Amino acid sequence: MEKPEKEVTIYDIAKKLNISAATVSRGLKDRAGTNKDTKKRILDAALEMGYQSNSFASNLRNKRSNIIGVIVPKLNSVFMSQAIAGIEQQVSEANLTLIISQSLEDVKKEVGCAEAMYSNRIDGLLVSLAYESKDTAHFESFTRRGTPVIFFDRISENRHFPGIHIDNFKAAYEVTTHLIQQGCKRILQATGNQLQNVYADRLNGYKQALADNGIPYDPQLVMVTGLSPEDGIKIAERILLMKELPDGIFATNDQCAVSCMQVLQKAGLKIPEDIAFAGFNNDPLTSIIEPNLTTVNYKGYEMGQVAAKLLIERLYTPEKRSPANVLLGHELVVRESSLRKK
Amino acid sequence: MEKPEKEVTIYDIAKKLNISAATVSRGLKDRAGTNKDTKKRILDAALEMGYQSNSFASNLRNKRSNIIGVIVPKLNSVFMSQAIAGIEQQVSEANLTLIISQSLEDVKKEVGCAEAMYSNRIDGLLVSLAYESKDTAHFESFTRRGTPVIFFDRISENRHFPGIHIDNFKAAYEVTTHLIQQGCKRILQATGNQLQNVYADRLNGYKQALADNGIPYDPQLVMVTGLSPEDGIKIAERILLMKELPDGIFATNDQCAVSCMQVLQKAGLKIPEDIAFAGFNNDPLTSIIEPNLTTVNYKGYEMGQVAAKLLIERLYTPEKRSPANVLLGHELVVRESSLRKK
DNA sequence: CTGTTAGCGCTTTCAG
DNA sequence: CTGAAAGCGCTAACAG
Repeated sequence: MEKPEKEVTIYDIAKKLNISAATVSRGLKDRAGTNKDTKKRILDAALEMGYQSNSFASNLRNKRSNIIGVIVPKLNSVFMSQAIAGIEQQVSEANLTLIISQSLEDVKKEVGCAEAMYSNRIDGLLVSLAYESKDTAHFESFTRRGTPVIFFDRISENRHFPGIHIDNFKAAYEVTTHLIQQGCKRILQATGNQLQNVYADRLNGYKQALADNGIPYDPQLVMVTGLSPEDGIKIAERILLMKELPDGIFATNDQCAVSCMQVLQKAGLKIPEDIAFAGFNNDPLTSIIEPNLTTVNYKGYEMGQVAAKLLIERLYTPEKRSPANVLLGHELVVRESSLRKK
Repeated sequence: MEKPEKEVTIYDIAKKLNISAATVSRGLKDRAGTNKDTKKRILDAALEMGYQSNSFASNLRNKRSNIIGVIVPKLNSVFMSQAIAGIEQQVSEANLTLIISQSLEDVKKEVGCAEAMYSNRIDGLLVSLAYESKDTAHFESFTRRGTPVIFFDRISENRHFPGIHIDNFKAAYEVTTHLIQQGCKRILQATGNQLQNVYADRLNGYKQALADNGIPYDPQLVMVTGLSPEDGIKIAERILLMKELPDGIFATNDQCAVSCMQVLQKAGLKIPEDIAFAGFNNDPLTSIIEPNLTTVNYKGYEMGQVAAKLLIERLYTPEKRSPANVLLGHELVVRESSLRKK
């Protein structure tokens, strides 16, 4: 009873209506020059017979897949799931298909994902790079074929590809300046892999703010980790062992900041009195934890939408456009964790 | 300079090596019966010429896409992003491609997603239903074609399709019983659309626990909403207007529970003394909020993996197997929000 | 072990 | 406005 029935093709429709497959093909699209009447008959028959166009055949013929690929380091992070939701929204609105894979922060896997996407003949690619991805040679093949590739958040330094990102330097500069204004003189930054633009920029913004305020930069006060909640705990433990405690902590990721802060609180430190705190991302956690965490708001959903929109635009107007980066806004969200009432 | 170069096909390789395309095709796979030597020459040439198999052509020929489709209500929820990460992990391990779309809780969009998936000739489909999806007729076409469809979390009542889920009835029964044991006598349940198995089962589990403990069921104490954080606020406002306050609140979603709890706390109520609280899902928020929220732990990543694994299994062994539901474990996580020290 | 042939389902000239 | 025919790139018989 469950035999994989024969597919309904345009030939079946053609036969039934005693017309040619070519006409059916035309009728199903809005091709110029098709009798209104036959068109209606075709559409009716298609509906009745349960016809569904075979996208392989049509893609093969058209050399166009209508598929957008996305490669991200990790699907299950607050930021990424927001970004992907934004991408999906745009892609489905444009009647395109979305294929997704994750590199799990592994460069080898990233290369594999790219190859799979290439075989799938995607029409465009959105990428947020894995931790250690410096080289972007594995995306050059797309360019050679004329397939647009756009990076977002974790972008490529290769100016050949456009990237959507926020001004991480400026955001970090603002956070650090704010902490200094609250009286902090010994600010620790917990950040991530310096191969990534986002973390390198955040470190530089921090350094610049220190310099501009006459505070010497102390490399001892920079901790580079994976920024996971577990890393936050480790960072707190290391801090508790320091001879001289910092009076401000700027963790470039909220989840890491929150777990770090909790350990320090349990150890008896008062936030923000003993140590002022700031994170990055405006994770929902930040407005639940006590005291609420100062952070940088940075809309993933919107970034996904913008990236997808730009990509889709290039799909339809492939005329050579100089690749340019797009800078999205961000905002410093000041909350109690860094506010020292004077 | 960026002309979309001609694709390299097996014919190009064949011509170069003076052999037939069929041999090249065989050589590229591990088809039985191919000269080791020619195979090596083929692989070398392919690599050198930058050949990438065209999956449309091969899919068209094979009537097999190696694509798994996923339709979920919303990509950007903690649970869903976990589940999707688990699915992706399994799918990519099996060397399949994943296409994803979201129904945004809209039945019409869900139908559209299903049609798009159908056109894309996916080999298997994973679905978590939209809020109002009762009817699953739009998935019957897959069955007719022999494409396996498996539901997860928000499953179908149609026993024709297998579903992966947890025992929502039992979990709710446990939560409610726990609240009763803590001395609650007037427990409010905030839950979601009763068309969905997950929420209907949670309500039934709650009712059963009341009955088993001799507490009369009061329909006034059941509030059905979308369970968003905003809904949590509204629920709190409605509670504050009640003549007689509940002494326990069981919200079937953590985010909703958290925002509800915050409003009540701001109104001066003590948790758990005045009102004991429990949520559902074990969202990271629950162990940040004060007091920590009692909840039900329920692993999205694992559910995604199990669903994908089962689907992939059926792909390769399409022999008729009676569809059966798979029940995954859950655990009651008791925290301070419901613990009344006696 | 390898070549020939046919065709998956669709689109698109080119003629009518 | 419609039909005939060719071909996108690959693979599975079927012969050799």
